Amino acid sequence: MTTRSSTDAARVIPEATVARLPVYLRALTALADNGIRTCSSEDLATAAGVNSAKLRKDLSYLGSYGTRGVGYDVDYLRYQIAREIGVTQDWPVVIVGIGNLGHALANYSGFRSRGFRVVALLDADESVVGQSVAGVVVRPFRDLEEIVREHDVAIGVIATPAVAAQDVADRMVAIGITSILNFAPAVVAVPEGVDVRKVDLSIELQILAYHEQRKANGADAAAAVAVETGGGAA
Amino acid sequence: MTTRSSTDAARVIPEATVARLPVYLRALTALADNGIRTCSSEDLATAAGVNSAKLRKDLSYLGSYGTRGVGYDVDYLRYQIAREIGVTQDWPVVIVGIGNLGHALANYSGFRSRGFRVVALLDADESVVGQSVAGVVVRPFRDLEEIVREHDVAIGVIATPAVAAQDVADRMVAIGITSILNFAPAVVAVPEGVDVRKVDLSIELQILAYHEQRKANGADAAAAVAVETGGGAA
DNA sequence: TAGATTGTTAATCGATTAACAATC
DNA sequence: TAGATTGTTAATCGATTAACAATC
Repeated sequence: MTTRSSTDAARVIPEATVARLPVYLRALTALADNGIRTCSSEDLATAAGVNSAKLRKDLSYLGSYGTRGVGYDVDYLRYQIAREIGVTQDWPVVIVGIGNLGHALANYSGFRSRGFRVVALLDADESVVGQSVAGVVVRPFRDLEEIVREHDVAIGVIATPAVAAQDVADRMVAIGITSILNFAPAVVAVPEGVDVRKVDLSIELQILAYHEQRKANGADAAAAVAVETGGGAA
Repeated sequence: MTTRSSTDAARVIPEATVARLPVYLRALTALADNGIRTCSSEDLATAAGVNSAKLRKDLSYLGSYGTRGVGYDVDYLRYQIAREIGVTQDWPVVIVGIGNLGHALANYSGFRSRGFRVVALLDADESVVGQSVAGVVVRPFRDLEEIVREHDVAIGVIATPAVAAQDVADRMVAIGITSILNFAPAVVAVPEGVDVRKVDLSIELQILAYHEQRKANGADAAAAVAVETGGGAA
């Protein structure tokens, strides 16, 4: 049985911090790959793309893993963050929906090296079943329960068309999956206790478009002011 | 020249709201597809997966597009949100890096219907150049500047390996692209005024893993307490 | 008019940041 | 010891939420 030390009970890590821990982990791995053994909060913050005050505040929720006047031991901090996230062991994952995106996900080498193991690819379409993708044979969706039980899968990835997403999520939840990463462009409803994270390509682009449009309007507005006041570039 | 009405100047839409507008837009489209002409904030909130107070607060930043006692006209609200985001016209987009993910992105039909048009696929690898993907011939990366100028591209998508991401971003910025969607598992640094959004598959999975681990620990802790106190399921 | 639902207020909550005492 | 850098404090900022007056 897993036990937690008495100090763990006090730790409540803010959600915003949790979302940045994997970013720090990746930055530390990059530093280690470059042969860097020690880094300051400033170094790591730069590598992770945040400011150093935020980084130190985030790390303070995990414990005191640095040395004042010196900085952080890269490997030690990396291990502590990996342990906190829970990726010191591999998590078995199933991917449902082996279309273009499912293919790309199945072939993504980053899963394996970052704490995940794709144990099965599933598709409801019989013409896809039996194909070999990334060295794994696609199995029929109806095998989900058997696979989840066999490998004790807790995390499911949905890469189906939007219309199928809710049905797939319902089935996953019924079988005991409690974490879902949803790539389908649809909102899926799940019961309390199940986590869903959503990745949506066109939503990300639309957020960029909004800011892009404001930049264009801002430039126009500035130009208009320049014309009105007779001003111009220096 | 684009002009803005005097009321627009007062509008500063919070970033959290901006990120949800595309979700509302998608939910409204789904309602319209189901033949629904009018909806309450409660209806739309459910479809979008948020609570109705948040939805009304978000919409209030755009203006007063509802009718008290009645609700919102689906098509009208949809148009107003699309206009606010800036997706009533198409945005030309280039995708750089036509590996597995680039293929999937090129084939993603959701771009076209949601305000984006993929005008070019680029890759630095000569063995990929010339291939036809989603009906578009892949061109060499060095053609980026020509394509950006020809189509007035403002948004670039990076789907290259991590090592190439910063170089591609630098080139995009040098040529005048001011919004970047980065799928490469690397932090890219850009100057002030350039927006970068990052989509990272393994980071999303790691966030799920963290919560999954806590669920497991929580269950263990509860079980331990049950054992200690002699308690059990009712 | 009565019922329904919006748009807004105000309170609460959570996240960010600068500054600095602690300490290596 | 002197210099460097962490871990923490406290102030600020932004986001969420419930409640309800406005009004269709």
